[in-house]
Amino acid sequence: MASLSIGQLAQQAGVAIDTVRYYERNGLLAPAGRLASGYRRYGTTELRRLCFIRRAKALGFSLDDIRTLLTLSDEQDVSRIREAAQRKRDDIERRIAELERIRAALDTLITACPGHGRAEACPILRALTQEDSP
Amino acid sequence: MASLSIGQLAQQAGVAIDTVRYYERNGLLAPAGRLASGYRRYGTTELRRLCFIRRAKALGFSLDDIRTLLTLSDEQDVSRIREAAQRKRDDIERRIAELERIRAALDTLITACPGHGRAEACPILRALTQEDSP
DNA sequence: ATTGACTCTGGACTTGAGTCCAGAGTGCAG
DNA sequence: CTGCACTCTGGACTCAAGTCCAGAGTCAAT
Repeated sequence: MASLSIGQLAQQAGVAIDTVRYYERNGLLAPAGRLASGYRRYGTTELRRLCFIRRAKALGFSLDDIRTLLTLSDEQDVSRIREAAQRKRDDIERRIAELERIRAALDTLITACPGHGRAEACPILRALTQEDSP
Repeated sequence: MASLSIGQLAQQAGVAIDTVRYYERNGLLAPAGRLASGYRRYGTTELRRLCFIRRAKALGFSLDDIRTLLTLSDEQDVSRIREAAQRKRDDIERRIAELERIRAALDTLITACPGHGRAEACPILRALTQEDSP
């Protein structure tokens, strides 16, 4: 046990086989050990690393971010990991604020739109067609 | 006046020249009128339409959405415009909820991380390295 | 030994919304 | 008339994160 084919690894980590090879090509996973046949072989270390990547992605980190995180975690650099997490949190906060701004604008327009009648009465069209605000 | 070169149009609408040509190629703007030289000429109609596109993009609509909106606004179909706006609002709401979930998770991790010391004490690393939850 | 499932490679393709380019032709101020 | 800024075209390129492919080789169960 604890020796996995690429298919088993991918399945256990919940990613596609191509994704595993893609991560290897792009330095997120170290080059895998090989059987005589050339088939890749994996152990639990690689499985854990792959799961790390999947979870970090779910937290909104890009593969580039994750490469950094992996380096930092190898270096045991806790303070820099914390900083990276904070930067990402702030980043996500900004995206939330922007989306909320957009949602509020849409809400205003939708509420004001009668949903029938002449186009001139539709505030959504009017808002999109205003002459002001370059 | 009211006759603009592509550069003037782009500048007044706040987009790049290449973007104007790109929109024309992709059916968001009608093929522009031409001078004898082949230079495109624009009027206020096109400027308004281009601004419409810019504003709709700022509201989170994709160019594909906008193509639909433009068709609907030509058809004066107010009820369907309202529906499109509502769908987009719901879409944005889902994205906000997802980002808030991520932010909460990051907040938990950051709060618990001492920011120094051994890696084993860092909950961010621990969370990303857990063996549970495939 | 045969089958069917698996794996290998390098490279091309995808999506969305542009951006950049070379090489040629134009417009206009001084 | 010179020079510089502008515009034209078709096509290639960018970004991220994969996904798909053909053609060849391999593994494991029957």
